Amino acid sequence: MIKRPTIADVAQAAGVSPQTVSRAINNKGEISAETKERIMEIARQLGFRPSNIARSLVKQQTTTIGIVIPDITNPFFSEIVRGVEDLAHLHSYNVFLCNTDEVPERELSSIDSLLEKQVDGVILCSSRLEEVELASKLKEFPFAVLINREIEEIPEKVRVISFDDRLGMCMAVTHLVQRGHRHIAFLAGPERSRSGQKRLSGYYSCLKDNGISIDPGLVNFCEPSFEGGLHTLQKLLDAHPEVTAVLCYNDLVAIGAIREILTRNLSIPADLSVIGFDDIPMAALVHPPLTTLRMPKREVGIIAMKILIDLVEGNHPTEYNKIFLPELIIRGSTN
Amino acid sequence: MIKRPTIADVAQAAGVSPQTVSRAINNKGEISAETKERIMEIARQLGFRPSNIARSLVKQQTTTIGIVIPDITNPFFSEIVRGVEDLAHLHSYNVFLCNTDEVPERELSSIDSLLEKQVDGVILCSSRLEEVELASKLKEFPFAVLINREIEEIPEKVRVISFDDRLGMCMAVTHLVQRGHRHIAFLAGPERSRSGQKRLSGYYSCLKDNGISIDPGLVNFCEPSFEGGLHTLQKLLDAHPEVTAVLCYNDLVAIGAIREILTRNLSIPADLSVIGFDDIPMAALVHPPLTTLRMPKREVGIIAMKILIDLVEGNHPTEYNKIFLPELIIRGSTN
DNA sequence: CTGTTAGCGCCTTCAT
DNA sequence: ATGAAGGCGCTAACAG
Repeated sequence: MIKRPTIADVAQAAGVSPQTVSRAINNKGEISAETKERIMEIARQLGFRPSNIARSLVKQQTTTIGIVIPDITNPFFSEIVRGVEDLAHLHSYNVFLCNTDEVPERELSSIDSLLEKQVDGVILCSSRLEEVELASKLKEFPFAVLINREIEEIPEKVRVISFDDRLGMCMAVTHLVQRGHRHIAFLAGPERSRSGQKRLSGYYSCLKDNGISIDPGLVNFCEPSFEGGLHTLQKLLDAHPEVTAVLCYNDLVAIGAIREILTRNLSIPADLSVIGFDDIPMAALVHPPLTTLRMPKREVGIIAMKILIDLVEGNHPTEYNKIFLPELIIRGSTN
Repeated sequence: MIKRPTIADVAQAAGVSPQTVSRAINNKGEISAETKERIMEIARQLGFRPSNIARSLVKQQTTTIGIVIPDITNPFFSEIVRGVEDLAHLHSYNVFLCNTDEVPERELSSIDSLLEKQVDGVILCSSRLEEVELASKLKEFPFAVLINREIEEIPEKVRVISFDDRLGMCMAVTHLVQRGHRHIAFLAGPERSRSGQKRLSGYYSCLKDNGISIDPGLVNFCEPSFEGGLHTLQKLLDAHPEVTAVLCYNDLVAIGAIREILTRNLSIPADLSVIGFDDIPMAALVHPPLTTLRMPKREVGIIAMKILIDLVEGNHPTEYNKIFLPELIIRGSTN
């Protein structure tokens, strides 16, 4: 490979000092328009590109951020990442992407690599780190935004963005109760999932608020997948044929539930209503189209990045520890 | 923020020279085991982290690569990216993610930012740049891998990975012909899509090989979306009721086609067979489950990254300009 | 408006 | 086995 030209090469070719070239390429005012023109032209001819690496070393700023998520193939996270990258690109930041598969070791090593790369900030989604470990890593970053993960003490340079899972669940329950449902099952996802726990608590409290007696047998934990929804509903319906509506931990579980219901030659929503969570693209395309709670995923990504940029660039972030509200999208799977 | 400790700080605390610390953290042999131990312990206490920025400036290597794709929310690309990041992480590389939305200006500015960040290499997916522009940018990277995009002259430091779209289409056509279909429609996707063109040419040549007369009216271009499939098939079926099978540009188009067919109270596959392309996760979950051509997306990502690492690290890459073959996944939408 | 000096944190090279 | 000098490409700070 041919060595890329440096600022010094341009300077020599233009017969000026390196500093003058620096001023030209950085649009600093203190330079005559014509020398600047001339230098830029020479730089172009030489194919000069400023080295962000060298610049970063001096400024101790990399215009780079990291985003850490469980899995980019999960549409929930890819939407968030898209929002993040859109705003990053608009502000000339670059984004390091790290997948963790919810494996704490991989999350830790990814975080360490971002630290060594000296990112200006990091966005952590659904972190599975323990409280102490998380707090300790957070300290090492200049700034951080947490999405979908609470911590006990929020350091000054950290912001937290979350979804109001309890409210979302309550909107779903209310929707069903208003339509006359009294036996509402809940396929609750993995038992240790934090958002699952919040949704479960919303389920219980909202049923209570509506004066509906609680039957713990109507709640089943399950894998957060199509198969998880299908198999778990199978067992649940066998044991509880009185059920007329099924709430689901996420859309994939809901789509599995739909399949199980149709397999039994029951009809949706006439015999059984189904509600999902997340509003992934698939939700609108299955048959019947799925009523679900839309989480504003891309918006969350955009806001997270906006906050991070404000933090990095020393502006006063307008947004603090935002809580996003889900929106009930009523489609064909509920009556 | 507290200034992070440098190699010099550790050196001072340990009463040795910076160089010795460097040797310790880099596992160079020329250092006694005990001083190394001692230095590492002190480094740990101080919370020292090597600066990859400074290191990159010296070595002119960043252990960073870039991947440029149209849209991370498209499951086709998120799978590829996942494969790339998995292998990158395994080899301690970090990955810059850039979305282009197929807008050449955004692709160009993303590429420029990667160049300034001095990535060790880049992976370009489905690039929409013109031949000349692409060739010119490619020259600036140390190494590059192209996925799903041909170029006329392949520079020495560039590798090309593609999918055999023609073969895939031929597998689909043959599958249908063997089952007795003679009137096979093709919802061909956007007219300017390169993979669409390859599939179309496969469609024509394979029909010909099977001695089936070609009716250009059975080919309709369409948006590569659910709605595109639905609306285009609507028009096509109105004009050509003799059709008994529908090939689709991708799975989304196929799922739209399925919806249109079911809306007409026709049954699948009894009245009409449908085949998609890509095998996105949704394909297996719709009803009926979609017969489709699986592209080994994650594997492609892994291989692309493997080749890139080999290139960067000066190994002789075992793989050259690989062509991946699709696999026909037969499910319920064909008889 | 332009140039000079120094240093960002680390590694390469050569000495000791 | 350890240390000293120099430089990677750039910009901040100061001088002129």
